Amino acid sequence: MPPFSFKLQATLGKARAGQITTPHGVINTPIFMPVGTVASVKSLDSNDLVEAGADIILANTYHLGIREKTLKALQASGGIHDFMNWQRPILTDSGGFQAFSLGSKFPHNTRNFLAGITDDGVSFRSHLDGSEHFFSPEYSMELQRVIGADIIMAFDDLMPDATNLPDGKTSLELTHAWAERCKFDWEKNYRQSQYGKYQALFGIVQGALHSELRQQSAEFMGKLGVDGVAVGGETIGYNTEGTKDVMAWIEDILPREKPRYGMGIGRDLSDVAVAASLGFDMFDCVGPTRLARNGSLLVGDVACEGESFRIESKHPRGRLNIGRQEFSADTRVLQENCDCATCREGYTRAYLHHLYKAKELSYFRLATIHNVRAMLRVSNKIREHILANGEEE
RNA sequence: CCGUGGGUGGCAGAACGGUCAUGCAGCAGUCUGUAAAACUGUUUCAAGUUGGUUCGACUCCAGCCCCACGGA
Repeated sequence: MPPFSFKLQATLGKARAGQITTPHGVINTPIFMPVGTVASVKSLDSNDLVEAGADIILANTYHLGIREKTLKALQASGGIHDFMNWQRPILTDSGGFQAFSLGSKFPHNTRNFLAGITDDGVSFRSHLDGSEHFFSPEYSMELQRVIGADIIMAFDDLMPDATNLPDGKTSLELTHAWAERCKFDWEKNYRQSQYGKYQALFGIVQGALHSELRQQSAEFMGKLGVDGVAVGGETIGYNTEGTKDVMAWIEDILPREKPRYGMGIGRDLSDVAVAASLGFDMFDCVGPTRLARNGSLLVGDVACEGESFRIESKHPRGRLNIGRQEFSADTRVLQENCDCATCREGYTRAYLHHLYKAKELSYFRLATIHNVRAMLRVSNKIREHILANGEEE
């Protein structure tokens, strides 16, 4: 069996159902990937994640990389899977997003206050202690080999949507050059982690809202010779219409036989429907876990008809804000017929409201379990629908 | 009973002879490849009490009530 493979099983319109095989098991797509930045999907343990049906989770190279002791312990454990006691697939982001997200918090000196970008890489100031760190494509790859995920990401330069065409070209050239350097480094190290396991490398399509840049980038990443192609950028996962536009520009250019990863898509249930219908096989977002902690519970389900996946919910945007007064006396189960552990065990809205208002720790787990399962259930249902009604490959 | 200090919104706690304290709570909203158990907005509710001075008093004055500490 190959260490990494993608099998496209069926298509329905642009939507795809497939199967990714990795050294740590199989991923059925389309799938939502819960985010566990610091080797933890906040408030959940591995049992919770297995129970919720998570085939794969994310971790972040920047957050683990700037914690030297953590990294050493992780290394001594034989890699992230054993370190966090999660034996299913893991994907690590390269740290490229942090140059964007850390820098953009400071509009006075956008992108350069905490993050300084040169051709060689990005210098970060740690958000933990202010210490300086430098990430080059090679260093990101090295860290990702130490972490030991099944899928690793190329180090990219995420340009803001507002980037003009000349600056966009410069940024895209950087992303492409860095992707080549990542690939070179990856091959030099036999495409393996420090622990001898195969690591799939994905390239990232950038180009902001310039169709010619996006197409050029899709062409480049499609031919780079890596295992999968991701689509990133400020708009992706943030602006649904923009995400649709970008995908429409590049959809025909992306190789059919490689997995397509929409970076940052999946804030709530409707995003699952959007991501799947656009043909993304994998997508991730901090939304569901963060929304859970902040009181927004994803209550709804998907109705699949033909090529349309529609989210049905009694609540605005499919979100039930559990902190609202109206739920203080609502003794119904959070969501009728929900198959998450929280709902199956019968936890009521009134009780979850109470836990949330009282800032009880158990709230975070119960709420996160529900949101993660809701995302995965919708992903699974769409997959089943594509397999049952789509064209077999 | 004497002395001293003090009574400000649901709670905590400032300033000021005239204009928004503020925080928490409450109520609602927002969440990008996680600097997020975070952030944003916001209603009502004040001056222990009775009088007085003043154009105007939460603020100054007096009586009464209450609280804290010390003393008998």
